Amino acid sequence: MSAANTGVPSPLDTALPSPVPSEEHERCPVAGVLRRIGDKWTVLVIVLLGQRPHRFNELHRGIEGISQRMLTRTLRGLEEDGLVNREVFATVPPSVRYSLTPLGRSLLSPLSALATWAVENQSAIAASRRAGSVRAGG
Amino acid sequence: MSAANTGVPSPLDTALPSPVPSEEHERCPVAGVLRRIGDKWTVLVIVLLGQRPHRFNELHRGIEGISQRMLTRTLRGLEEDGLVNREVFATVPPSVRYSLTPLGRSLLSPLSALATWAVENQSAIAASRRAGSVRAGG
DNA sequence: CTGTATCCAACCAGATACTG
DNA sequence: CAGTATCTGGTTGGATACAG
Repeated sequence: MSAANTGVPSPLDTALPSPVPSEEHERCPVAGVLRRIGDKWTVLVIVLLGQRPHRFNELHRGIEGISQRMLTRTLRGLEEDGLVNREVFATVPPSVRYSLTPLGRSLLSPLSALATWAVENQSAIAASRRAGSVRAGG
Repeated sequence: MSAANTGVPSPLDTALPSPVPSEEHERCPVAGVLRRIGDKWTVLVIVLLGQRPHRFNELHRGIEGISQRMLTRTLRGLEEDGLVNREVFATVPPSVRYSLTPLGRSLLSPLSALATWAVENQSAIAASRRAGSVRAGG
């Protein structure tokens, strides 16, 4: 009962100003962000980098299950959006340090809010999912 | 500068307790939520239902671009997770009313936080993306 | 009005092999 | 250590036709 129809304007309302066609997801910044961080690995990388900078193989080992290819793609995507910084050191062997940019760090707060919600309600969701029939009477 | 390594434990930390294999995304509730609402339409539906209950075709017209199939799938998924309530009225013609459950409404707050971030930073992201080269020197 | 069924294209993601 | 290239399977999403 916080962001519902209490009369207060919500930033969520920017999602649907009107049923205008839209050429992109310009109509809904939230949807854009969700699509960006809603893939399989991105949020894991962000969280890990939110703790401290990591090297490539540190991330690779830390995430467990991600392939080199997907880690690279994920990092490139984050870098392109200015959320992650990439520093190459010409050492032997070479090393690359990934860290969150200020923009990336600023995402941690809203992400944390979502994490809190997820932790508190995951059991409710799981229970509802197990109920299966999706019907009231049960 | 809020959920970073300031010493305070963050709910985001539940994402990576340790590099344990994990059979599912139990290891990271956030990732699970993001995957759920990170698809193309879910957040749009949630936002719309956050304003008020809607009928099927109201949503269909309101979202503009979604197909019947995807709207149904999206609603079914949300219903199965207990985020959306579905009420069938045996009128002529038949009508169905969709609304957010308390659980669904509780998601609006963290979603709103993310929306605020998205609105404030979408231009920065777009700029960084246009920069293209992804290099510091620029 | 509110869906379901089928078919199909595009993208995502994993395995593997190879490179500097 | 830090990637890239290629191939392939699975999933997502859209068009269309059909049904209660």
